[in-house]
Amino acid sequence: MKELIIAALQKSISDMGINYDGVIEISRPKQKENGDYASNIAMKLAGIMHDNPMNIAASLVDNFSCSQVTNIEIKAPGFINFFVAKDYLLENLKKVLVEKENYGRSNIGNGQKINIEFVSANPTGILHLGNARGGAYGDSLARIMRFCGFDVTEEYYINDAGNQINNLGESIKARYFEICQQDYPMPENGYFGKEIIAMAEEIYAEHQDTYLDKDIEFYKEFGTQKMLDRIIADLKEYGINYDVFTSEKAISKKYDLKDIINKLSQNGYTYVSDGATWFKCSSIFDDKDHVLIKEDGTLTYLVPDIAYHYDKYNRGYDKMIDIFGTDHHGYVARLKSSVKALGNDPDKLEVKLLQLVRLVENGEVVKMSKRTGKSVTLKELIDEVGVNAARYYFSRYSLDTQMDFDLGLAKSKSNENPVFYVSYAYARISSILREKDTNNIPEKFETLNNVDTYNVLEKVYAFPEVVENAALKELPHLVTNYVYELANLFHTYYSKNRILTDNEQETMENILLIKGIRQTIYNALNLIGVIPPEKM
RNA sequence: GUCCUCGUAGCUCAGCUGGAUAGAGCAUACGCCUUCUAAGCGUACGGUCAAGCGUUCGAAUCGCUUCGAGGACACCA
Repeated sequence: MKELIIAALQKSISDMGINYDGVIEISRPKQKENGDYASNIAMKLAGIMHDNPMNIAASLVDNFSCSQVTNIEIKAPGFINFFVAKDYLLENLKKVLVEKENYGRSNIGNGQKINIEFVSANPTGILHLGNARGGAYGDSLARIMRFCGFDVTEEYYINDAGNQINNLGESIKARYFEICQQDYPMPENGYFGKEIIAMAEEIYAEHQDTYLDKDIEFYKEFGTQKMLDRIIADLKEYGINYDVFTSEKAISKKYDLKDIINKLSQNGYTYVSDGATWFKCSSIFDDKDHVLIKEDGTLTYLVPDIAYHYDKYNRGYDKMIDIFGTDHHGYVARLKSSVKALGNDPDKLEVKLLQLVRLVENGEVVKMSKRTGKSVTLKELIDEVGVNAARYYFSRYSLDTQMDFDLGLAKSKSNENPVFYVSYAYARISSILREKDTNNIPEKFETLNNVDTYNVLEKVYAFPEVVENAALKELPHLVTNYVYELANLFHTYYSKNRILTDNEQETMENILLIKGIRQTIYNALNLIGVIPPEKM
């Protein structure tokens, strides 16, 4: 419909002999009285033509012709408002009923290969609220982009080497020794979470104190594997299934990290100072240089990460999206610099920063920390409020809002989560369809003609565009907001209109209407990882 | 101190490639169940879009400044 009007406008512009190569914008006015569609083109042309927008609008309308448009109005300061026949809404309803779970699917992505890396929490603790937010965002974005024809890979990077894994091993060992009533010091940066104790207990339960002579590698290996299993299980329960797990160890095996540094050197991006080898990233995107090889000869964490991204580039993605917490924001410039320094296109790498979730308890901010074990875990969240409520909650807001999360409030208010409002619409429809159902789509709908029906059908019609927008702007919360509005229009429609009536024809058409609405709700919720219930 | 992100109703947030009268939910007050699910519908109340200046026919949206919140500035990861 939009395209038709744009094309017609285009034609009337060129018929008037105007040379305009800008974009013709058509919007949906907020106020109903301003028509179904509106254009600001006359005001845009005013600058070029040195004429009053109202005059230009009048000429455009004189030259305008489009059979679907039933009425046109010009309003100050120069808007052209179009009123269109509602048939397209009914045609679209048929489309929904035919395409079913594919309604809204498109191919705007055209098979472009996209890699989305998210969560990627170190296997030194279980997932917490921040991961719940990043996970909801990353997975929803992946679903939405896939729905739009992108070829998406969801990836998790496992930091299974380095200092933090040492600390993990040492922490487990210390706890195990403690259980065996032996002395072993907790490392300075040790992990104090419950799960660490649980792992030590697990070793004890199976081997009692016969493992006291195991070296640290055993604890590291054991801890990493156990923790990773839990992380993956939690994510799976949360509705996230990764396509690829890449481990730091594997990257270090695949590439000789010294070779990566050599490559940087060959391109002139390293130098030695104070006995250390530095990355000259300040000459690219960063504001200061960073160490690659420490004075003692060991590598910094930066090197495997550079190798990891080098590897991603080698895999040939058109675009790579990394999702980090804002606490890693300083890291972005380094990473992008390394991409460029290795001869790759840094524009293909996009880093999304999510504001961290602050945990609030009784009105006070609680510092979450993996080290101290003070946090709310993803698992606890799911157990308390359920996957649907959790996914919906974190899919509601854009990444850059600073969120406070009060678990006490979340528990007590779980019924206030809008996911129930949307689910309720779905369940209501399902309930009616259990009474009566039909699959016979008529050639033409005859009885669907009241204003509530048109309002909700307009929302249904908007779905593909919303999805497209969400995919291109990489904003899943647009879909969440959309489905809420759709449910709202359905509830309004429902409260004023009876669906099962004495009139057979009317009843059948009503059923097809609510079926189309239900399908659209389902498709939208599916994109944010929510599965609506048949009954509530 | 330098650099990022944010500041919209009492609270939580939408709206931001500039468009017409800035929107929801919660909270507050008041209506609506003899009929398909009241986890619902409706009405009212609630705003100097942090402040100021600028660009523009037109600014919550773009630019600059100030204030406020959060974060980053390691030979830790």
